[in-house]
Amino acid sequence: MKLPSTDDKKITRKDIAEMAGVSVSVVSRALNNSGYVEQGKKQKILSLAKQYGYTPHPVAMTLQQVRSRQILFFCKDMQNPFNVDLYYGMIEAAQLRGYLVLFNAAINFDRIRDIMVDGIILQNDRLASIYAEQYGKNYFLPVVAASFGNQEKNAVSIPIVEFDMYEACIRAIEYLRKNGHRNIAYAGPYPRTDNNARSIAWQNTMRNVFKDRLYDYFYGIHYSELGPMEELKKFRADYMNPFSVEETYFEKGKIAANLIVQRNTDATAVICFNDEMAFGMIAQLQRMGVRVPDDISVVSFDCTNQRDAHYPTLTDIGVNPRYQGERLANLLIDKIERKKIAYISKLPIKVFPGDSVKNRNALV
Amino acid sequence: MKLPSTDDKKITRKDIAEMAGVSVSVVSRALNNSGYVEQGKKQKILSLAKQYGYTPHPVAMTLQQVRSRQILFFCKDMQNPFNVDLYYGMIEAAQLRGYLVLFNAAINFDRIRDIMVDGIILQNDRLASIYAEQYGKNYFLPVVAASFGNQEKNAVSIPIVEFDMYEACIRAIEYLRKNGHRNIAYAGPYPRTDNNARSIAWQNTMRNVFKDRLYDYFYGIHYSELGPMEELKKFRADYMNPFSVEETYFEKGKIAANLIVQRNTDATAVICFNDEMAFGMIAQLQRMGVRVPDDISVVSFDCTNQRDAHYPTLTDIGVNPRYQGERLANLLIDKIERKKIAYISKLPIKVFPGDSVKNRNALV
DNA sequence: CTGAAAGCGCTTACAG
DNA sequence: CTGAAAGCGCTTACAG
Repeated sequence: MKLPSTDDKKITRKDIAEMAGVSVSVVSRALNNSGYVEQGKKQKILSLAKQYGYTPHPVAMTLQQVRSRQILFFCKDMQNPFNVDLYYGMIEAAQLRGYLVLFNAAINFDRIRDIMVDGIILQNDRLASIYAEQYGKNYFLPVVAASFGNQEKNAVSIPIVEFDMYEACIRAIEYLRKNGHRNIAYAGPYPRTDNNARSIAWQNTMRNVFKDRLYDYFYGIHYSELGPMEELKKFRADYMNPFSVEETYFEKGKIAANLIVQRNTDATAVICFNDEMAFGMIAQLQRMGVRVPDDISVVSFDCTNQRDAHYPTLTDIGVNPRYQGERLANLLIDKIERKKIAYISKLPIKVFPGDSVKNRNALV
Repeated sequence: MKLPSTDDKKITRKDIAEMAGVSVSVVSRALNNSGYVEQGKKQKILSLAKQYGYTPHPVAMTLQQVRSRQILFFCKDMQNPFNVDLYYGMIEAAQLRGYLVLFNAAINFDRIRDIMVDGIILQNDRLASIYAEQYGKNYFLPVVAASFGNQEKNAVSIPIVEFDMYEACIRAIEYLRKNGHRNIAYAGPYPRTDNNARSIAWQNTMRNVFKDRLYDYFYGIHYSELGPMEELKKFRADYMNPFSVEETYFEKGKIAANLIVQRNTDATAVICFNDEMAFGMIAQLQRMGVRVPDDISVVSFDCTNQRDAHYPTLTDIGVNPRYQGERLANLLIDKIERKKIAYISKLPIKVFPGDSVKNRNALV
């Protein structure tokens, strides 16, 4: 007997029907366990299917049934452990509802509509806004997005599950103040002209403390040497397209560390954009002999699974990213299944204490 | 005019044909830019398509064309930065050949055949072996796998791109010896009875040095207190199913660090299973006041993108994971497109020096 | 209990 | 240059 190989054609219900001497309808009913089939025939069909290693053709089934029970997480940065956590949260929630979560990190949106899924989860506000702009007119595929509290004009309103970074940053400042810190700096990967909620919250709050020296304490990584207008122009050119730049937060953390040392800051604490950037920053500070938290305290956002694979363990302000992932998956599946949904839901924000903040109250 | 909404049916080529007063064939030709269509009609069709935001139905196209030009990377552990790097390598290579790489980390294989792709890349030897066992009989979907030099009986021979960890471990020992180390320990996540190439290479090489004290220097994390036979039995029960255990290499690294301190080792260096485990181990050693590399040197495998987001920067023996990813994608696409392929290809292994190894030769 | 038929949305060779 | 027809692999209501 010739064994099947890659060169053979895949076996179909029609082939089995011929071998069993019945019609495809009967084969379908037998295989799907639906409708009537004579016992003997059913046995025969099942054993033929097994013998020839029949597997259904998912594309045909999807076309026929209109649903694939698969959803997509579109997110270009899987280096960031926060996104990995989001993804695992989605997988778990979706599995409970019979859905599979595919992931794609392609360089751009070009082929996102080619992926055969019932709906899409976008990783952030900006992607949501671009997606809406690009596809808003033919908006049939259900879409939801993770949000981080950044202002983006969405042509069409995409439902979001929000981790409000403005509030989180306020909480970070409060936490540091409670621990006796007054001069609190900020390190982020974007220029101060960006509409990032974290950066805006810090500027709004710390302007009172630093006055016109505010930006001496702002470690915005891009183009920090340019004036604000120039900075904005350059920024738009290469950043507004979120596909153009690969996010290397580690690198940006290193640059922030270098700036901190160069400027010989009198800040006792830095709020860092996210865990990934904080890891890069702390490692680089340590390389230069700066001790965390003894010389400078660090707080960051996200609370990723990698917090305690670093020393010292980061103090984080965050949500549980897995929970955000679960919420997103359920929101999307609800939308797909035409259930009632809330367009905006906010996640509770918590402080996750680590070892990267020094309590200065103890210092008499 | 009523705007389209999620509740409307998606517009099809048939709808456009009706509006334009032509047949679907003409619409197809116009949209696909193939065959003859009268200029005026073509214009009309294109503008109708635009107006109504027509997008082709990917499922129907795939069914008709037999190819989706999408491939799948199946890998359950995206926490491991090595796999993330593999994935990015695949994306780049695939993009050049017009393919999209989807990713899935589902809990098991159950629905892997439902995903509508032209082929699958499996993340390691064991997955390859299980996949072959489970689906070997109906082997129509092209499959390739990343290999790490571990012995697994593959019922059907799946083409591999290999990072030979046996050789890598020998290289690690050589490197450490060149740097004046003699007592070289090993820390891995699996018991010594596992067929892991790294562990076997270390045992084969270091047995001469440690003699019957060999296992005092083996920080195999599972069941280390059990005898080898008991260990093997328990191990099989919960590990042989690679879906049953979530790989928490960070945690295992922590446990290894605790064992190192507990046993008060006289090893001057540890070879660690992979970067992720090394990160967890080093952080924990630092928490307990052990200095790396001053008190103990560390070498690991993989060479992931996160090496220098930690202090000290890891010394790695590795391949370029992005390159391995590229090779895998190209291998799979070659197979899909029925080109000639090599069933086994080995990657060149290199030493990537960091700051985690002390040169003891300098110590007179 | 069974099978012919229509249909999911698309493509493409072929007769006009 | 055009359109009816067959087909990709499956499902399901319906007449027997």
